[in-house]
Amino acid sequence: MSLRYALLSCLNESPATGYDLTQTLKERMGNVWNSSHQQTYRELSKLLGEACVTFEDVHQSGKPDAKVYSITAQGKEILKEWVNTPSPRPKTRDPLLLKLFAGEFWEDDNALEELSVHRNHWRATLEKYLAIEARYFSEPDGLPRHYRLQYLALKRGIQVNRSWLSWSEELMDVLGSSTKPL
Amino acid sequence: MSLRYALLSCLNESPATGYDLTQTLKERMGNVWNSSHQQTYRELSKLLGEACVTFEDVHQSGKPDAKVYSITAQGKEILKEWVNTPSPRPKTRDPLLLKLFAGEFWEDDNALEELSVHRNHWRATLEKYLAIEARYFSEPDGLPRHYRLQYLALKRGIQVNRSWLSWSEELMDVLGSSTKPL
DNA sequence: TCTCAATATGCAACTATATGCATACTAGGC
DNA sequence: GCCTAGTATGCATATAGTTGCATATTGAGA
Repeated sequence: MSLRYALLSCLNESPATGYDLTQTLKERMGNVWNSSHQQTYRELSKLLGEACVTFEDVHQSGKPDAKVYSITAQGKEILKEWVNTPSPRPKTRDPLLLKLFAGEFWEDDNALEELSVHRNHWRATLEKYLAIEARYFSEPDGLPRHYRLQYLALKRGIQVNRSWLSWSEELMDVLGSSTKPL
Repeated sequence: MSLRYALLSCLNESPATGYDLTQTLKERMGNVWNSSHQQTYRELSKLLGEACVTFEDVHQSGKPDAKVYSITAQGKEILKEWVNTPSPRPKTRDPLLLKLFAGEFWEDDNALEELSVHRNHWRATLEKYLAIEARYFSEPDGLPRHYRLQYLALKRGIQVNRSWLSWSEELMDVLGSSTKPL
């Protein structure tokens, strides 16, 4: 149950609405923690009940009212406690890899089509992260610890997407080699 | 809900008990699909109800009775259907990366200690996979498609663990650099 | 004017997964 | 003779996450 800590980490950087938080988790922190807006709002209510966040109603012209949430001292406290407690590694569950174990039933056409969708996704994500890197981390040497750590999370995202892309090329070769000769 | 397809894929290779299946998911398929034994047994009951598997009671001397499950034609049918239907990519949720976003609160000592546990895990897993590779895939050229696909799943596991190890070295440098000067 | 997309919020029901507990048998070490 | 580890099975409860639905405002475009 780390969603709450993801939200608190974001709020620790700056106040935000539930909507903002959902966007951040999907975009900048896409390779770190994901949640739907429904989950985000539910968790925010809980955090509010535990006095880990507060909110302020903000009237906006041109948009419906927004609840802007901020982290409280109590929130920082439980975030700090969580960060300094070891977390178990998440268990891998990947349907794509699983399909390789039932590869006997997987038809090349379907496999290649599915792969191409995934590859587009990996390519787009990689480019997104590279753009963030170019924009914010072009000179990483002088960065304070705080940002160097965030940069490492980004680098991990870059590494992961690159490795999926190169791995999937190998997979395409295997899938292609049985159809090509025909 | 791909657990059932993980179980069916295993049973498609050979009949097995719930215990065997749990072991396989933890070991050989550790980087593909994980489940607890409780989950495995529950899913097996469901699959039994849907006639996707059958079982045979096997009396063993020296061990309690075992239910050895096998896949049915019906089971192969739904497995085939699933394999040929595109799956969405799983959403990333990684507490370790999340901690980097709250890095301000993370004390170097705690961070390095947690990392060292993870690194031992990655090293052990990598060696396990390399051993499987050496044993079963030392000559990958002549392999039939079926095994080449399984080999790719293994290669992915090797790649992932290697990249965690190299990535975490960078993280250790960042964490170490603030304590070293003292 | 009507519809669509984006912003902004949230409930309810359902599914999936995790956690804690429970049982039973055997081999082997102390 | 007792305890532990490994094999083998399973239920009950709790938590986390998904999916479907619902609402409201505004600006832009057809």
